[in-house]
Amino acid sequence: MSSFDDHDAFASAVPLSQRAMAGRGAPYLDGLNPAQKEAVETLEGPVLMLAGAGTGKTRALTARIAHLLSTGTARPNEILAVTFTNKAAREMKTRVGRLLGDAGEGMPWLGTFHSICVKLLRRHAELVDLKSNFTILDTDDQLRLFRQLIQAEGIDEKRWPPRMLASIIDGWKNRALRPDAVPVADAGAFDRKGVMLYAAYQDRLKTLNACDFGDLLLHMVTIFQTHDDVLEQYRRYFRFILVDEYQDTNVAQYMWLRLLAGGHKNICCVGDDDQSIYGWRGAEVGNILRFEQDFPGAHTVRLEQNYRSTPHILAAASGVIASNKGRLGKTLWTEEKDGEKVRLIGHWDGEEEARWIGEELEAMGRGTRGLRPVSLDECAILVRASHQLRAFEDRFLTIGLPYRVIGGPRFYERLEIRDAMAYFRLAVSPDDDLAFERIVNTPKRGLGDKAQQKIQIAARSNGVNLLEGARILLASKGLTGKGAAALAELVSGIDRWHAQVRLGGSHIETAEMILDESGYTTFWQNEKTPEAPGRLENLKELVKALENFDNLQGFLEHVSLIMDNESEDTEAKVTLMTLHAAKGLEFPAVFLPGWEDGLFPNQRAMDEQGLKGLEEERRLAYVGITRAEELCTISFAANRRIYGQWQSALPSRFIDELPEEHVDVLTPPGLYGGGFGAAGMAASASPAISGAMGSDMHEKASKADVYNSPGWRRMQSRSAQRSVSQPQETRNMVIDLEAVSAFTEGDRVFHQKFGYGEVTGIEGDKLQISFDKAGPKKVVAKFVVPAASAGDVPF
DNA sequence: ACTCTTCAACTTCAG
DNA sequence: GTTGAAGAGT
Repeated sequence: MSSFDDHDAFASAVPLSQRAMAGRGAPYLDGLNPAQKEAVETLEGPVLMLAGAGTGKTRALTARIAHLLSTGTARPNEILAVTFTNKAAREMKTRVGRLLGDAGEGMPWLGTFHSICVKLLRRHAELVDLKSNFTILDTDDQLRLFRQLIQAEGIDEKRWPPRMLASIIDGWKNRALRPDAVPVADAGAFDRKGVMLYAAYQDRLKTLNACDFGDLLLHMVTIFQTHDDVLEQYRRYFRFILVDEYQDTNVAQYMWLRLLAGGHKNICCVGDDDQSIYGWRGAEVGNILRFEQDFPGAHTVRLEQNYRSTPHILAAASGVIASNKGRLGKTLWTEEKDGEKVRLIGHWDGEEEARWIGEELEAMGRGTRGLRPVSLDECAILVRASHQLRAFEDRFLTIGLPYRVIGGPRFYERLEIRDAMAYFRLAVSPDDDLAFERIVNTPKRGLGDKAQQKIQIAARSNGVNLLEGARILLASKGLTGKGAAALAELVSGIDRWHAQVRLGGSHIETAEMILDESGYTTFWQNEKTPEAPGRLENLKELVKALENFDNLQGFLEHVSLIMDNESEDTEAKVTLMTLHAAKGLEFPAVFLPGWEDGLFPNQRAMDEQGLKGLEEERRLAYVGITRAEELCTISFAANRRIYGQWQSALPSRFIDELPEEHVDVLTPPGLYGGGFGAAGMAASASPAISGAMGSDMHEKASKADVYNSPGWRRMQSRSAQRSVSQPQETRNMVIDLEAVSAFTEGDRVFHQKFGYGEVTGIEGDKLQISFDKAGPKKVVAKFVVPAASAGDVPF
C-alpha cells in the first residue's frame, strides 16, 4: 500500500499549478453547457456522467480527456479509456485528436474492454497458464469445440445443442463465474453436466493455448485478484479511468473496473440507464444504478439538455420511459420550440405498412410533409427484429427506392472471411489446430472425414499439433494417392507462408500469396453460385483492410475493425436497421414500424424475463424515439405474417404510453378513421363494406376519434387484462379457444386472404372451411371473422 | 466424398 | 415461409 500512497501524493502535487494556467481559454471548453463543463472539470474522484440521449455525451467525454491532458493532470499513457465497440473507440480517438492536434494517437490505452484486455493478457498470460501468443477463438471455433466435448460425453446433441452450451457458459463468464464458482442452482444446466463441460472446455482451451472473448476479461480479473503486485502496478499506471456506455457493462467488466479504480478512485463512468438494452448479453443496469453506493462520495452530473430532437419527440420519449421503475431519473429538455408531433398510424398488414412508408419517403423527398425536403440519407427505418426488414426490402426493391441495410452478418463472420482468416492464422502460428481443421479440406482437397481422422490420430499419438501430425502421417505413408499429394502440398504451403510471415516483408503480399497458393481464390472463381462474386469482392476488401496494419498478427487481433465496410457510393439511401444497431445514431426522420404487442415489446423477452424484459423493451422504444431529430413516425399493423402464418396483433402497449398531446394520429389516406380494423377491412377490398363506410375520408382523424373507436377500446381492455409474465402459450390457448367456440358448422365466415366461405368442420383450434373462391382449407380460427360482422370485429 | 433431402428453428449481437 | 444444418443416399 505504501507505494500506492506515494502515487496519490504525486497525482495531486503535480497538476495543481498547471491546472490554473489552463483554466481559461481552453478551446475544448468553448460552447459547453454548465453541466457538461462540470463533468469535464471534475477530474478527481469518482464521477458519474448521466448523459441522456443527444445531450453531447461524446463531446463531454472527449473534452474531459483533453482537459486531463492539457492541464497536465495526466499524460496520455496514464489514461485508461474503455468503450464497447471499436467504432466508439475510433471515434473518440479522432475527436480527441481533433481537439489536441494529434495527441489522440498517443493514447495507447484508449480502446475496447477486449482490446485492452488482450494487450494486458499478452503480458501476463503465464499467470493463467497461457503462452503470450495465445489465439482468440471466434464463435465458430468455439462451437466446434463444444460439439466435440458434447459428443465425448455422449450427450444427445439434439436435446442439448452446442449453441445452448455456448450461451450458458458465456453467461457464466459474463457474470465472472469460473467453473468452481458456478452457483449450485445453475450448475445442473445441460443435462446436469453443465459445470463439468465448462471445466472441460477451459482445460481444452488451455491445451490449445487459446481463450474466448469472455476469458479475456475473466483471466484479467483472475490475475488482478490473485496477484496484488500486478494489480498495484496497473493501479499506479492507470491514474485516470474513463468508461463509456457504463450501463452496458457486465459483472466481469464491472469487477475489472472496480479492481483497477480501487486505489485512487479516479473513475468517470458515462452512461444512461434508460438506454440499457443489452441485458440479454449480460449487461447489468444495476452497475450504473449502484454507482453512488459503489463509489462513496461519487459526483453525479446529469446532462439533460438535448441538442438533437424537437420538444414533441422528447416528450413522447419521456412519456414512454416514465413507466419504468427504478430509474436514476432524468428530464430531457431543449431550447428548440417548434416541430412536428410524433405521428402514429395503423395499417391493415405489414405489406401495407411498408407500402405507406415507401410513399412517405418519396413524399418527404419532395418536401410535401410539412418539413423541408428530406433526403433519403436523412431517413431511417428502425425495427425490433431483423426479419422485419425484409418487408421493406421487398417493397423498396419493387418501387426502386434506394436503401441500405446496416447489420446483418458481420463482415468477419462471413464464411469466406473466416476461411481466409484461418489461413492467415496458420501462417502466423502453424500450431493453430482449429484453423487447420477449418481449412484442411477447404477448398476441397479430397481430404474427407477418414483422412482427417488419420491426421488427428497421428497428431494425438505423437503429442503434436495437427500440422505436425499431418507431416508424420505423410512420412509414414499412412495416406496414399490423391489425398496424400494434396496434403503434402498444403503442408509445404503452410511452411512457406509461415516462413514468409517470419521474414517480415509486406504482409499484404503474403496474404495475397496465401489466398492464391492455397487455391482458395480459384475455388470461388470456379464457383458459379450467385453469391460467389460477392465473396470474391469481400476477399478483396479483406486484403485491402490489411493496409491499416503493420503485420498479419496485428490484423488478426483487430480483425473486427473492418466490420463497418461502408460502401463508398454516394447515392442517397434510406437506412434500414434494428433498434439495437441504431443506438448512438441519429436521423432527421425516423420510422418505427411494427409496434405491436408480441413483436414489440417482444413476446419472448417478456416470457423469459418478465417485468425486467418488458422494461428493457421499453428502453428500446425510448432509444428508438430519441433517434429522431425532426420527425418520428410510429406505426403498427393489425395483421402480420410471421413464419408464414398470419397473425393478428394488438397495437403495442407502448403506444398507450405516448402522451396524447404530443401525438398526431394519422389515418391511411382514403380510409375511414373510425378504427384501424375497420379501415383495414375496407382496404382488403370488400366492396359491400367499403361502400357502407361512405365517403368520410380524412387525411387526419382527430386522435380522440381513434382512441374512442371500438377497436381501440378493445385493445385497451385486452392489454389491461393481461399480466406481463403470463406465458404466450396460455394466452394463445385462451384466445384460440375463444375464437374456435365462436363458430359452429354452417357459419358463413370471412377470411382476409381467402375471402368468404362456410365452416364445414372444427378440429382443435382450426376450422375446416369451404371457401367460395379458394376452395376447402384448414384455417386457424382467429384468422376468420363471422361474415355478417366482418366490419366491426377486426381483432 | 459429395449431393440431395428432410427436418427443425426462429429476438436483439460486440468483442 | 425460409433458411441452415444433419443424415441418408449415390
